[in-house]
Amino acid sequence: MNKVLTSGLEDYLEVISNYLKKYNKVRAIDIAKELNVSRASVSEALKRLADKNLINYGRYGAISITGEGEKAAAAIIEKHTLLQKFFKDILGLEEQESAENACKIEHVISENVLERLNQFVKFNEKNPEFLKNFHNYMK
Amino acid sequence: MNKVLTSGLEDYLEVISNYLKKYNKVRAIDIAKELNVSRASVSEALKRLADKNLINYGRYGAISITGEGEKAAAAIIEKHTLLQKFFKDILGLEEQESAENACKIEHVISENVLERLNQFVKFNEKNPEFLKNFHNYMK
DNA sequence: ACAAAATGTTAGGTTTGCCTTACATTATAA
DNA sequence: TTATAATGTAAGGCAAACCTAACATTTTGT
Repeated sequence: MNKVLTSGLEDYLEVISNYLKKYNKVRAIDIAKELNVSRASVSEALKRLADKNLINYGRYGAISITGEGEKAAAAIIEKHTLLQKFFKDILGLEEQESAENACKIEHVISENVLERLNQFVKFNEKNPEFLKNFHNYMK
Repeated sequence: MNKVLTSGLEDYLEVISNYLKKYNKVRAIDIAKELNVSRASVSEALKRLADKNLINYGRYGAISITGEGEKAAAAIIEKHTLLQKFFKDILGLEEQESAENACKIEHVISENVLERLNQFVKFNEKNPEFLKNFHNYMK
């Protein structure tokens, strides 16, 4: 059983984790709507995630996330959050566009880039002068 | 015939365009080596690219790129170049890591993010003081 | 409580992209 | 120039993701 997650499975896991945090439960149809896929596709993805021990679920059972699954989800969500922040706060893009790009890039960005980006964002928070100038320059 | 390129086909097209610019010719095996895939996979990809009128080629014929293909390739390469520059010059990452990340992100980033990133890089070139401080801060 | 609606699963397909193996063609070098 | 090496293609397979349609189960509303 291969533990490496495809972009697709990462998306499923991310949605599951976020949904559970918000509502304490998640159904296949919620995931289907969130990801714009069919219920059947969700069923298949859940099987694959369960195979990898990232979620627990059985026929018609409630979906829960395992410790391992939560760890994997947290890593993805961390990437997402940072990227979205970068696009919105540094580049000054809209919420929606920032989120969409974060959603795609989170699956392919390396740890080193992530870390540097993190430092970059932090440095800008400590030294806001430059960013102010950049945002003025763009107007 | 669908004109939208998958990440995979974008990679093939990019390699073809770059190779043609450098050497004025490109063979299936060059592409195979560059992308770490089999010659057979390249054969298939070339068929798909030709179907979409992005390249010209026939059985055992030389591969050339169409105007449309060159336009598509240029768009991808532009993204690649800018992203790589950002990772290397702004975030201060190594050449190799910058290239690898650019290679993946170029397929998913939106036009707006690209444009903003471009402005951001340009602004930094005009105002190098901030970046100097950031790079010092990271040491 | 039970029919209707909602949700979940299965079966059977499709497409993309990759592979290996075997064969076809072209290039090369003795 | 011709055998060998290099390269290109075709055939047949596989896996990931997606789909629709049909069926199973659960939930809901009266």
